[in-house]
Amino acid sequence: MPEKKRYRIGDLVQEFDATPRTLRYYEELGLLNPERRGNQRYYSERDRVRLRLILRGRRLGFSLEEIAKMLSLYDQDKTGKTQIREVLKMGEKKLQEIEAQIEELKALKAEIEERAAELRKLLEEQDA
Amino acid sequence: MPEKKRYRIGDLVQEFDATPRTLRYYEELGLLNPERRGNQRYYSERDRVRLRLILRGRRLGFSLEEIAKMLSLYDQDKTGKTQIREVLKMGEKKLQEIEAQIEELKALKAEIEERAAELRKLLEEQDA
DNA sequence: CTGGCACTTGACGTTTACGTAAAGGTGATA
DNA sequence: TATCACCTTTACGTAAACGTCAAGTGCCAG
Repeated sequence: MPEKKRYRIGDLVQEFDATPRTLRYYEELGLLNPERRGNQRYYSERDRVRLRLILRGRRLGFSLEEIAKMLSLYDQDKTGKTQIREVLKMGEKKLQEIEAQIEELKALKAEIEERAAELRKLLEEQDA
Repeated sequence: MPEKKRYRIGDLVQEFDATPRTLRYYEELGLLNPERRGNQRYYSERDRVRLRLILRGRRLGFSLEEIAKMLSLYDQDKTGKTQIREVLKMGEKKLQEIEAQIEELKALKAEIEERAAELRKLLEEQDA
């Protein structure tokens, strides 16, 4: 039996520097499924993992809808092989997008570096 | 004299797969400064370069406000050395953010690849 | 001169991703 | 038992980044 640790909303809020509203919103969208004791939310380790991926995705500019698709890789209710294969296919697509995004970031980086070099040169010339 | 080519809004819209509204909005924010002949817009090569960077930034999840800062690297009205140094400093900061983002993308990529591998294993087991 | 197409300026609408009260429930602790 | 921090739902508000009309302008081909 792996530990069945539960987290309260404030715990995750602190750990990930988020807000309660955000977590509740993600739940509303079905991205998180905390257990309820009374009317209080108790998040599982699985929720925590998903939250980490969600927030990472957000920082990288993905929409919650896109992130939802990525998370379907982690859904356990995959009944048949067809289902799994579909999810895998989508995952491959997302991976390609991510790779493309890395390339674009490198291009942006190069562009900015080049421009910075020009500016530094301009600075030196002004010293004359 | 470098060529002084001008582009109409439709040209850039086509080239970059954007909409006129988007270009006008960027102008409203001061990100683009097309010349006016009558009330028609004529974009310079410089506008075109800036537009490319803006759209690239958007695809990568940067806000227009952040992009505006990056574009300040390309503003030519930098009067003094202090100005230039400031802009350069900001550029360095942005570069660091970009590098961090690349690292996070790699992490996300690894995460998804790992999960995909698990799913493929699950598929094979079902073949038994 | 007349289509017709590309362009213009408002101005209100929309989506996403939450923020922000208001009003109240819960549970460990003094 | 009262207090206090932490939690809850409901609901309206908001910022960013455009979308989407409506109504008019500029200009070239026929």
